[in-house]
Amino acid sequence: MQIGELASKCGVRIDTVRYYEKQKLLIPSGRTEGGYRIYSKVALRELRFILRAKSLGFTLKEIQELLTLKIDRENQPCSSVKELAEAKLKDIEEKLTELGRMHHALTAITDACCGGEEPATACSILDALDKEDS
Amino acid sequence: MQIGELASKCGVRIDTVRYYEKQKLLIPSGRTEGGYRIYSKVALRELRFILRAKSLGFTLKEIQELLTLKIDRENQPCSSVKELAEAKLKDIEEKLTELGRMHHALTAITDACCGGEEPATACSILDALDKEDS
DNA sequence: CTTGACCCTAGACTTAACTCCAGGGATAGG
DNA sequence: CCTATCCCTGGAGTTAAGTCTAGGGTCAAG
Repeated sequence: MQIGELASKCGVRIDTVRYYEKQKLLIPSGRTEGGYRIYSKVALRELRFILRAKSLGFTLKEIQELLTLKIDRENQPCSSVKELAEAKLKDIEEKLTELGRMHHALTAITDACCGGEEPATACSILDALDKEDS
Repeated sequence: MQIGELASKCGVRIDTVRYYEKQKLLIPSGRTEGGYRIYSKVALRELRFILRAKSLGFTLKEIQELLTLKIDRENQPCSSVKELAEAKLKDIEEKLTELGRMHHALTAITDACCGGEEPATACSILDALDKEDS
Protein backbone atom coordinates (compact mmCIF):
# COMPACT_ATOMS: atom_id res chain seq x y z
CA MET A 1 0.00 0.00 0.00
CA GLN A 2 1.23 3.51 -0.78
CA ILE A 3 1.16 6.49 1.47
CA GLY A 4 -2.07 7.93 0.06
CA GLU A 5 -4.05 4.80 0.77
CA LEU A 6 -2.62 4.48 4.27
CA ALA A 7 -3.39 8.11 5.04
CA SER A 8 -6.94 7.98 3.75
CA LYS A 9 -7.63 4.74 5.59
CA CYS A 10 -6.75 6.50 8.81
CA GLY A 11 -8.27 9.85 7.95
CA VAL A 12 -5.03 11.80 8.10
CA ARG A 13 -3.10 13.73 5.51
CA ILE A 14 -0.19 12.38 3.60
CA ASP A 15 1.97 15.08 5.07
CA THR A 16 1.08 13.88 8.51
CA VAL A 17 2.27 10.38 7.74
CA ARG A 18 5.55 11.75 6.44
CA TYR A 19 5.80 13.94 9.50
CA TYR A 20 5.37 10.93 11.77
CA GLU A 21 8.13 9.23 9.85
CA LYS A 22 10.41 12.19 10.43
CA GLN A 23 9.59 11.86 14.13
CA LYS A 24 10.55 8.17 13.91
CA LEU A 25 7.08 7.01 14.82
CA LEU A 26 6.19 5.17 11.65
CA ILE A 27 8.76 3.74 9.27
CA PRO A 28 7.61 2.38 5.90
CA SER A 29 8.44 -1.25 5.29
CA GLY A 30 10.21 -0.38 2.08
CA ARG A 31 10.38 1.71 -1.07
CA THR A 32 9.58 1.01 -4.70
CA GLU A 33 12.31 1.41 -7.27
CA GLY A 34 11.00 4.87 -7.94
CA GLY A 35 11.28 5.83 -4.30
CA TYR A 36 7.62 5.50 -3.30
CA ARG A 37 7.06 4.49 0.32
CA ILE A 38 5.44 1.07 0.81
CA TYR A 39 3.41 0.22 3.90
CA SER A 40 2.21 -3.13 5.17
CA LYS A 41 -0.81 -3.94 7.29
CA VAL A 42 1.46 -3.67 10.29
CA ALA A 43 2.03 -0.03 9.48
CA LEU A 44 -1.71 0.47 9.35
CA ARG A 45 -2.03 -0.92 12.86
CA GLU A 46 0.87 1.19 14.02
CA LEU A 47 -0.63 4.36 12.63
CA ARG A 48 -3.90 3.54 14.32
CA PHE A 49 -2.02 2.96 17.54
CA ILE A 50 -0.48 6.41 17.24
CA LEU A 51 -3.82 8.04 16.51
CA ARG A 52 -5.52 6.29 19.40
CA ALA A 53 -2.80 7.37 21.78
CA LYS A 54 -3.13 10.91 20.45
CA SER A 55 -6.85 10.84 21.09
CA LEU A 56 -6.09 10.00 24.72
CA GLY A 57 -3.94 13.09 25.01
CA PHE A 58 -0.45 11.71 24.51
CA THR A 59 2.00 13.90 22.66
CA LEU A 60 4.03 12.47 19.81
CA LYS A 61 7.06 12.42 22.05
CA GLU A 62 5.20 10.38 24.63
CA ILE A 63 3.89 8.11 21.92
CA GLN A 64 7.47 7.44 20.97
CA GLU A 65 8.07 6.20 24.49
CA LEU A 66 4.99 4.02 24.32
CA LEU A 67 6.18 2.56 21.05
CA THR A 68 9.62 1.91 22.46
CA LEU A 69 8.03 -0.07 25.26
CA LYS A 70 5.67 -1.83 22.90
CA ILE A 71 8.41 -2.94 20.54
CA ASP A 72 10.28 -4.52 23.40
CA ARG A 73 7.24 -5.69 25.34
CA GLU A 74 8.80 -8.94 26.48
CA ASN A 75 11.53 -7.17 28.38
CA GLN A 76 9.61 -4.20 29.70
CA PRO A 77 7.58 -4.27 32.87
CA CYS A 78 3.92 -3.40 32.84
CA SER A 79 4.71 -0.77 35.44
CA SER A 80 6.62 1.33 32.90
CA VAL A 81 3.59 1.50 30.68
CA LYS A 82 1.29 2.25 33.56
CA GLU A 83 3.56 5.04 34.74
CA LEU A 84 3.26 6.80 31.41
CA ALA A 85 -0.50 6.45 31.52
CA GLU A 86 -0.72 7.72 35.06
CA ALA A 87 1.49 10.69 34.33
CA LYS A 88 -0.78 11.56 31.46
CA LEU A 89 -3.82 11.18 33.66
CA LYS A 90 -2.26 13.63 36.06
CA ASP A 91 -1.66 16.11 33.22
CA ILE A 92 -5.24 15.80 32.19
CA GLU A 93 -6.46 16.25 35.73
CA GLU A 94 -4.43 19.40 36.13
CA LYS A 95 -5.88 20.82 32.96
CA LEU A 96 -9.35 19.86 34.07
CA THR A 97 -8.83 21.61 37.37
CA GLU A 98 -7.56 24.77 35.74
CA LEU A 99 -10.35 24.83 33.19
CA GLY A 100 -12.84 24.16 35.93
CA ARG A 101 -11.53 27.15 37.84
CA MET A 102 -11.85 29.34 34.77
CA HIS A 103 -15.30 28.07 34.08
CA HIS A 104 -16.43 28.70 37.62
CA ALA A 105 -15.06 32.23 37.75
CA LEU A 106 -16.24 33.20 34.31
CA THR A 107 -19.69 31.79 34.89
CA ALA A 108 -20.03 33.82 38.06
CA ILE A 109 -19.21 37.13 36.44
CA THR A 110 -21.12 36.33 33.27
CA ASP A 111 -24.27 35.42 35.13
CA ALA A 112 -24.11 38.74 36.93
CA CYS A 113 -24.24 40.63 33.63
CA CYS A 114 -27.58 41.80 32.33
CA GLY A 115 -26.51 41.36 28.73
CA GLY A 116 -29.02 43.90 27.60
CA GLU A 117 -28.81 46.65 25.05
CA GLU A 118 -28.11 49.31 27.63
CA PRO A 119 -24.64 50.88 27.51
CA ALA A 120 -21.88 48.91 29.18
CA THR A 121 -21.03 51.87 31.38
CA ALA A 122 -21.53 49.77 34.47
CA CYS A 123 -21.17 46.34 32.90
CA SER A 124 -20.46 43.89 35.65
CA ILE A 125 -18.13 41.81 33.49
CA LEU A 126 -15.90 44.76 32.66
CA ASP A 127 -16.07 45.84 36.28
CA ALA A 128 -15.06 42.44 37.52
CA LEU A 129 -12.02 42.46 35.26
CA ASP A 130 -11.18 46.01 36.29
CA LYS A 131 -11.67 45.70 40.01
CA GLU A 132 -9.17 47.20 42.46
CA ASP A 133 -8.62 44.19 44.66
CA SER A 134 -7.00 40.82 44.05
CA MET B 1 6.81 54.57 36.90
CA GLN B 2 9.15 52.76 34.53
CA ILE B 3 8.60 49.47 32.85
CA GLY B 4 10.54 47.44 35.41
CA GLU B 5 8.42 48.64 38.30
CA LEU B 6 5.20 48.08 36.40
CA ALA B 7 6.25 44.58 35.42
CA SER B 8 7.33 43.56 38.88
CA LYS B 9 4.17 44.97 40.45
CA CYS B 10 2.18 42.66 38.22
CA GLY B 11 4.53 39.72 38.35
CA VAL B 12 5.32 39.65 34.66
CA ARG B 13 8.52 40.17 32.74
CA ILE B 14 9.54 43.40 31.15
CA ASP B 15 9.52 41.68 27.78
CA THR B 16 5.92 40.74 28.32
CA VAL B 17 4.92 44.34 28.89
CA ARG B 18 6.70 45.38 25.72
CA TYR B 19 5.05 42.49 23.91
CA TYR B 20 1.63 43.67 25.03
CA GLU B 21 2.50 47.09 23.71
CA LYS B 22 3.40 45.61 20.35
CA GLN B 23 0.00 43.91 20.40
CA LYS B 24 -1.59 47.29 21.12
CA LEU B 25 -2.93 46.20 24.47
CA LEU B 26 -1.02 48.54 26.71
CA ILE B 27 0.39 51.85 25.55
CA PRO B 28 2.71 53.79 27.87
CA SER B 29 1.50 57.27 28.79
CA GLY B 30 4.73 58.79 27.55
CA ARG B 31 8.47 58.59 27.26
CA THR B 32 11.34 60.28 29.08
CA GLU B 33 13.76 62.38 27.08
CA GLY B 34 16.01 59.38 26.93
CA GLY B 35 13.26 57.24 25.48
CA TYR B 36 12.25 55.30 28.59
CA ARG B 37 8.60 54.28 28.73
CA ILE B 38 6.56 55.94 31.46
CA TYR B 39 3.44 54.36 32.93
CA SER B 40 0.73 55.85 35.08
CA LYS B 41 -1.52 54.17 37.63
CA VAL B 42 -4.01 53.74 34.84
CA ALA B 43 -1.56 51.51 33.00
CA LEU B 44 -1.19 49.44 36.13
CA ARG B 45 -4.95 48.89 36.22
CA GLU B 46 -4.96 48.12 32.53
CA LEU B 47 -2.22 45.55 32.85
CA ARG B 48 -4.08 43.93 35.72
CA PHE B 49 -7.20 43.90 33.58
CA ILE B 50 -5.30 42.09 30.87
CA LEU B 51 -3.86 39.56 33.28
CA ARG B 52 -7.21 38.88 34.89
CA ALA B 53 -8.81 38.34 31.51
CA LYS B 54 -5.98 36.01 30.62
CA SER B 55 -6.54 34.02 33.79
CA LEU B 56 -10.13 33.50 32.68
CA GLY B 57 -8.95 32.01 29.44
CA PHE B 58 -9.19 34.93 27.05
CA THR B 59 -6.53 35.16 24.39
CA LEU B 60 -4.70 38.41 23.80
CA LYS B 61 -6.72 38.93 20.66
CA GLU B 62 -9.94 38.56 22.59
CA ILE B 63 -8.64 40.85 25.29
CA GLN B 64 -8.13 43.45 22.61
CA GLU B 65 -11.81 43.20 21.81
CA LEU B 66 -12.69 43.50 25.47
CA LEU B 67 -10.51 46.59 25.74
CA THR B 68 -12.08 48.10 22.67
CA LEU B 69 -15.49 47.71 24.29
CA LYS B 70 -14.22 48.96 27.61
CA ILE B 71 -12.69 52.11 26.18
CA ASP B 72 -15.97 53.00 24.57
CA ARG B 73 -18.19 51.66 27.32
CA GLU B 74 -20.77 54.44 27.05
CA ASN B 75 -21.61 53.56 23.49
CA GLN B 76 -21.35 49.81 23.67
CA PRO B 77 -24.15 47.55 24.79
CA CYS B 78 -23.69 45.17 27.66
CA SER B 79 -24.75 42.41 25.30
CA SER B 80 -21.54 42.75 23.30
CA VAL B 81 -19.47 42.12 26.37
CA LYS B 82 -21.63 39.24 27.47
CA GLU B 83 -21.37 37.66 24.04
CA LEU B 84 -17.60 37.56 24.30
CA ALA B 85 -17.85 36.02 27.75
CA GLU B 86 -20.36 33.43 26.64
CA ALA B 87 -18.33 32.49 23.60
CA LYS B 88 -15.36 31.94 25.88
CA LEU B 89 -17.48 29.88 28.23
CA LYS B 90 -18.44 27.71 25.32
CA ASP B 91 -14.78 27.27 24.37
CA ILE B 92 -14.00 26.23 27.89
CA GLU B 93 -16.90 23.83 28.01
CA GLU B 94 -15.77 22.18 24.81
CA LYS B 95 -12.29 21.72 26.19
CA LEU B 96 -13.72 20.36 29.42
CA THR B 97 -15.82 17.87 27.50
CA GLU B 98 -12.89 16.70 25.43
CA LEU B 99 -10.60 16.40 28.42
CA GLY B 100 -13.33 14.59 30.31
CA ARG B 101 -13.63 12.11 27.47
CA MET B 102 -9.88 11.53 27.51
CA HIS B 103 -9.84 11.17 31.23
CA HIS B 104 -12.65 8.68 31.20
CA ALA B 105 -11.13 6.54 28.47
CA LEU B 106 -7.63 6.65 29.86
CA THR B 107 -8.79 5.87 33.37
CA ALA B 108 -10.61 2.82 32.11
CA ILE B 109 -7.64 1.32 30.36
CA THR B 110 -5.21 2.34 33.08
CA ASP B 111 -7.26 0.79 35.83
CA ALA B 112 -7.29 -2.46 33.90
CA CYS B 113 -3.49 -2.61 33.92
CA CYS B 114 -1.76 -4.56 36.65
CA GLY B 115 1.21 -2.19 36.68
CA GLY B 116 3.41 -4.88 38.08
CA GLU B 117 6.95 -5.88 37.29
CA GLU B 118 5.93 -8.69 34.99
CA PRO B 119 6.74 -8.20 31.31
CA ALA B 120 4.30 -6.07 29.33
CA THR B 121 3.76 -8.87 26.86
CA ALA B 122 0.05 -8.77 27.52
CA CYS B 123 -0.17 -5.28 28.98
CA SER B 124 -3.76 -4.19 28.77
CA ILE B 125 -2.84 -0.58 28.08
CA LEU B 126 -0.74 -1.45 25.06
CA ASP B 127 -3.42 -3.89 23.96
CA ALA B 128 -6.13 -1.27 24.23
CA LEU B 129 -4.14 1.08 22.03
CA ASP B 130 -3.40 -1.68 19.59
CA LYS B 131 -6.80 -3.26 19.34
CA GLU B 132 -8.29 -4.27 15.98
CA ASP B 133 -11.66 -2.62 16.28
CA SER B 134 -12.72 1.01 16.61
C1' DC C 1 3.80 8.49 -26.06
C1' DT C 2 0.89 11.23 -23.45
C1' DT C 3 -2.00 12.23 -19.67
C1' DG C 4 -3.50 12.32 -15.05
C1' DA C 5 -3.00 10.74 -10.66
C1' DC C 6 0.18 9.80 -7.60
C1' DC C 7 4.48 10.44 -5.27
C1' DC C 8 9.29 12.58 -3.93
C1' DT C 9 12.45 16.20 -1.31
C1' DA C 10 13.91 20.21 1.30
C1' DG C 11 12.57 23.76 3.49
C1' DA C 12 9.47 27.54 4.72
C1' DC C 13 5.26 28.75 7.09
C1' DT C 14 1.50 28.59 10.70
C1' DT C 15 -0.33 29.81 15.81
C1' DA C 16 0.18 31.85 20.54
C1' DA C 17 2.50 34.10 23.70
C1' DC C 18 6.21 34.99 24.89
C1' DT C 19 11.57 34.91 25.70
C1' DC C 20 16.09 35.88 24.53
C1' DC C 21 19.91 38.17 22.25
C1' DA C 22 23.28 41.62 20.69
C1' DG C 23 24.71 45.93 20.89
C1' DG C 24 24.05 49.96 22.68
C1' DG C 25 22.10 54.39 25.51
C1' DA C 26 20.21 56.64 30.02
C1' DT C 27 20.25 57.63 34.74
C1' DA C 28 21.40 57.87 39.62
C1' DG C 29 24.70 57.57 43.30
C1' DG C 30 29.24 58.35 45.12
C1' DC D 1 33.81 60.98 36.09
C1' DC D 2 32.78 56.15 36.98
C1' DT D 3 29.92 52.46 37.76
C1' DA D 4 25.87 49.88 38.44
C1' DT D 5 21.51 49.39 37.15
C1' DC D 6 18.14 50.35 34.32
C1' DC D 7 16.36 50.78 29.75
C1' DC D 8 16.18 50.85 24.37
C1' DT D 9 15.56 48.49 19.51
C1' DG D 10 15.13 44.98 16.03
C1' DG D 11 15.04 40.60 15.21
C1' DA D 12 15.63 35.69 16.10
C1' DG D 13 14.26 31.58 18.72
C1' DT D 14 10.91 28.60 21.31
C1' DT D 15 6.99 24.78 21.30
C1' DA D 16 3.73 21.32 19.01
C1' DA D 17 1.99 19.31 15.32
C1' DG D 18 1.40 19.79 11.39
C1' DT D 19 0.59 22.24 6.56
C1' DC D 20 2.13 24.11 2.37
C1' DT D 21 5.16 25.14 -1.56
C1' DA D 22 8.15 24.66 -5.49
C1' DG D 23 9.95 21.91 -8.58
C1' DG D 24 10.28 17.72 -10.04
C1' DG D 25 9.90 12.23 -10.74
C1' DT D 26 6.83 7.68 -11.24
C1' DC D 27 3.33 4.86 -12.80
C1' DA D 28 -0.67 2.90 -15.14
C1' DA D 29 -4.06 3.39 -18.66
C1' DG D 30 -5.25 4.31 -23.29
